[in-house]
Amino acid sequence: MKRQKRVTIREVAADTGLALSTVSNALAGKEYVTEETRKIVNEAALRLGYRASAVARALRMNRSFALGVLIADVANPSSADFVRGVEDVAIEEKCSIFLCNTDGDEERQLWHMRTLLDRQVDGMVLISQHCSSPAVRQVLDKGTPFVLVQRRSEDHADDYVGSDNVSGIAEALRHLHELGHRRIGFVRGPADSSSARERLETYRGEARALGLDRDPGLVFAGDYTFATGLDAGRYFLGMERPPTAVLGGSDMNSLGIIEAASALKCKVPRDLSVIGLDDITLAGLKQINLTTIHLRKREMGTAAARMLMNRIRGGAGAPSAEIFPTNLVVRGTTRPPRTP
Amino acid sequence: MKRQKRVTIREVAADTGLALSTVSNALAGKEYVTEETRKIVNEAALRLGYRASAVARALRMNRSFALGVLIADVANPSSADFVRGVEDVAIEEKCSIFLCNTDGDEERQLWHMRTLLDRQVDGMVLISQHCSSPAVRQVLDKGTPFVLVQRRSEDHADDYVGSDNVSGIAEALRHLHELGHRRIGFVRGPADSSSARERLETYRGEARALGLDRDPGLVFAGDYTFATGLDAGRYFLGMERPPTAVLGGSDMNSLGIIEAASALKCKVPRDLSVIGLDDITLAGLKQINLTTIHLRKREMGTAAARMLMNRIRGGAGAPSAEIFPTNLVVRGTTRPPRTP
DNA sequence: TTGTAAGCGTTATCAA
DNA sequence: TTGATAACGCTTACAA
Repeated sequence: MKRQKRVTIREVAADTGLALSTVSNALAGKEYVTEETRKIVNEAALRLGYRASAVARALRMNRSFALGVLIADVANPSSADFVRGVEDVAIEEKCSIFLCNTDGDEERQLWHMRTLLDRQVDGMVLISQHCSSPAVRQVLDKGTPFVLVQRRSEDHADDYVGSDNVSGIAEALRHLHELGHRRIGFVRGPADSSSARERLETYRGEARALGLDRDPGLVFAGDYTFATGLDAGRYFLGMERPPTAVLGGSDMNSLGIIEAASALKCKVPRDLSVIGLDDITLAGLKQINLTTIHLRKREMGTAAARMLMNRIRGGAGAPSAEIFPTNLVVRGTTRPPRTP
Repeated sequence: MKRQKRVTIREVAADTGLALSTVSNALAGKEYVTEETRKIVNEAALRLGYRASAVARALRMNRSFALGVLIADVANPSSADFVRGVEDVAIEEKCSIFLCNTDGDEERQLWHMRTLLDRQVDGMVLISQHCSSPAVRQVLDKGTPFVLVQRRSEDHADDYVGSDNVSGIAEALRHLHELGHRRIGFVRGPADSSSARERLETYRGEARALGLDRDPGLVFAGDYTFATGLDAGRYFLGMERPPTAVLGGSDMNSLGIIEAASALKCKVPRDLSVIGLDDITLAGLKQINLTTIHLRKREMGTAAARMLMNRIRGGAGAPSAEIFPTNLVVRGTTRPPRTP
């Protein structure tokens, strides 16, 4: 297939006998252009198959109609929904999105961010990304609008979209408490995640409030992966006095915990109750049937994108924060502890 | 945060007292530039925080270092891996990727494709997209390189990356045959999917070769969704003489079938064997434990991207096709049929 | 080896 | 209301 030469606005001008600028104005829908000229131009543009070069336009207007989305890994079942949510509004706004997988690696994230700025994106959505280190801040401070999702910086006031971690964790703990659990394990997420920290604090606070065991050994540090879940499961079940229930840091965590339990002949929920956090697509399957804290990920994606578009349009004013409610979906992995 | 003015090559030139072109040449690493000039330039660029505008560069070079990736929906557990694979090589090549979700809708796909061309992407990867209709062909024929994945057009020779559907389905059927199944249901994918067609043909061929029941009622038409799986499950189990095993068109299909079976008090694999196609991340979980045909999705993504980069670099010659082997992963959803 | 100038395809400014 | 012209920031002949 021969590489076809682009049809430019020049050719439309030549074809119609009008000036470049008139064609541009007509196409842009400027109201002072005669209805007749506009018709001629539109007809010619269509006939010649003219489509404006987004590249030239971006250079001239200093506006690319493109957004960058940074995420650890789209292939992770828990993250793609955010991206989809962003795309939902990008389409409405006739924007395209650059997808950037960072694998949680700061260097990689920085590379992507700088590349996005080189490409003059109109804005960026950072989903669970690093947002506090000097290097990252320096790039963020270049002035391109951005919105943080799920992870925010404590030292900076940024536009932010997150989940109500406090009520989510509190609700989960109360549910377990009501069932009779008093010794509850907790998997904490990355230390530099604000959400992970909030959840940990809530866990501690509620443990005190509800009179649960406050053994520090009940907190297992890791990330949101299945592998961490596996480790956590083995750790908890290997304790001298294992917890009767565990709160995973994510659904993948919890699935790992269940897998580890099953390998150790420990039955969920008979011997151990498990709660997840996320509510991935498959969590509701009969075979999985995971009790979990539901996160409105796609909605959060759209909210973040809208907030971003707002900034891009010049919306000034204080940074805003939008916190989405969570809700506990009680399924089959929680029940009262076995009486010893 | 103030929108900072871009540092341009002009300023680097002014700062160093050199000409624009010299700066450009130095930065581009042209060998005839003195080591000393280069050092001066690099130092100044770094000090001023200069980064070349990818937009201006794209306009001038007619090369954007961006690729478009079209997919039905990244949020679908079975598709994100392809995207990740493409990104793996995009990064190596210092390319960015535009992510486009089409939801399998041709109009949406067309909109995305045209937008990608407006943006002058260097190439596109079409994953299970429409590729035969005149409208789509017209856009494809504009000359921007592209690679088809999983779905190809019969009337056109295009660069293609796919799976060995024939041996995959054949292996699955042989496995079921060996277990003793003779009446095997089959969920067929979209009519305009070449892979779906290939699989159906293989199913029919093998059914004949192995002497299986060839009741046309054993073929259920649908798409790759969980919902189709539910429908298919209800349909098959509602038959006067239900199959003893079913081959889903995808893992999501198969999970739907299992869900439907469970609702009808039919136990898998005791009363019904089920095989999937995909091997999604969670297929291997103890609770799911799905016997399935493994697809090398991430590898296919990287292969497609490499093939594309090759074309972009001007690699002429006949269209190539790369077919990846599949392999049956036998887990817990298949076993001999109950003796009646 | 470095400098000058043209041009990529738009939009914006200003004059006609 | 339309038209001429100057940017936008870069690369690349070609000249010096």
